[in-house]
Amino acid sequence: MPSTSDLPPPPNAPAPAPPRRGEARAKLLDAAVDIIRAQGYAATTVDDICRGAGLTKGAFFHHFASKEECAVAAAAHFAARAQSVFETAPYRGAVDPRARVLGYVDFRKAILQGALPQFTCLLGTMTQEAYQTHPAIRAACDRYIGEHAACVAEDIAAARRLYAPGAEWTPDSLALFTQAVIQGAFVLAKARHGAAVAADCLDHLRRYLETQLPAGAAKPRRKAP
Amino acid sequence: MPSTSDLPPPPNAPAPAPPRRGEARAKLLDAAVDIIRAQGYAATTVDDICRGAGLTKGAFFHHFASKEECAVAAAAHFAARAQSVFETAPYRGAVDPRARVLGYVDFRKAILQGALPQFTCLLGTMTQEAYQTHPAIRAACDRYIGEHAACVAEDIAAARRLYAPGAEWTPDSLALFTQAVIQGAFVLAKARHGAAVAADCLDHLRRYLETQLPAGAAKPRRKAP
DNA sequence: GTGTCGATACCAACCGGTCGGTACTGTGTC
DNA sequence: GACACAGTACCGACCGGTTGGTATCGACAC
Repeated sequence: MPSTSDLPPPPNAPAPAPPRRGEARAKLLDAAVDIIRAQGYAATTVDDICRGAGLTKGAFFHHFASKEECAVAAAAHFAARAQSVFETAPYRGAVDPRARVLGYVDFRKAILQGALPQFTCLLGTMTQEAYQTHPAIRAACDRYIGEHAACVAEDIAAARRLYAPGAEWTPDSLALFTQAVIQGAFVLAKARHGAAVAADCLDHLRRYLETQLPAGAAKPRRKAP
Repeated sequence: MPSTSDLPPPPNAPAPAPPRRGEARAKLLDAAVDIIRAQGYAATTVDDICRGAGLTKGAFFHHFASKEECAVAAAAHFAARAQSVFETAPYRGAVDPRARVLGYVDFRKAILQGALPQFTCLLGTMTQEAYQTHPAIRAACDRYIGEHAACVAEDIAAARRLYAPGAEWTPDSLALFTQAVIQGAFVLAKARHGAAVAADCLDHLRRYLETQLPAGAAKPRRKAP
């Protein structure tokens, strides 16, 4: 997949793109996230990432000691970007924790847009192929998946207190389940080359969460459709 | 670790000590399944597979035109082995389709034994890294995941007729959801380096299936009131 | 100058795939 | 049953291109 920055600059370009000075690392990380999501970690070469970032190997190995270190940094970069997306998502404004939990699923469904590599998860992708051979990558993916799950678990815990105080499950366990569904939905979407199956999975996940946090069990009341 | 003799040997095999002459292909496929599940497709070299099978590159390229063709054959090999496992599993004997659906989840939970590469899914692993770069592998994984889901969907359809005739979901959609949970559970298990989280996910899946196929709702069979 | 940052040139190891060759097996022929 | 012959199964050295990583140097900022 040729990137758009392959094109040579126009002959009359006065300043060949003033490369701002501290930008290279971020560009490399952005490129790494995109390309690894599309091709996987092992199949992605350092040159691929450099080409995607419009830089050279000199820059790459100036910022990262190795390809593996770049992958770990890319996991952190991806997680940070994701966190800011979810932190500012509209569903976060709901007062009712149950609404936030269901809103999370709706939001995840809403962002199943564009091409597959644009909405699938770098962490799940790298985990699958590096979990045994690259411990540092595995640990990074585990950590950031866990941190995201912990955010979901907070809302679930609050909702549980209000709507299902006697539930059999723990908030952490249910939060991890939501992540499993999401990761699995991505796998199926990749296999089928389409996001529709992932949306269906999120519908099932929402239905499960609705039954486990029954709306009638607390003060808010909800009508059946 | 290298399960060279997984196949049940014939009871009265003449068993000449030297490796029998038509065995190489099966050994290569067994090795490919094992190693790709542990390392991923791209990180697995042809030499790795040959070493795992105790053979040489000459043998490999005698049986497969390319590494990719071997991966496609390995997917088929893996799917065939899995199919025979599930076909003969005890839960298949249940008369009640609901019991078969729940028994399927219990069985999947029961086989979360041993090291991670031994129970995770080759199809999901290869899909994640090859879905864009190796169309033939993607298609094979899609096909075999779909065929397995279709088997699950049969039981779900029968259970739905009896226990949830008015359910919102289709059997196919719910069957795919079970596969998503399983694939996602594998991803989390790999990230955490342990199968416990996968078992938790299967508990949630079972709970969802129980609520969607309510046991008390069994309609009188055959005769309508 | 000194340190940061990136480019260019280069290397040794490795990888998928090729190729000429060998060993074994089955078959038709006498 | 000996033999020639053909086809299949397998071996392992080898090749060209690629890969992660290194060495060196120039350009700019302070």
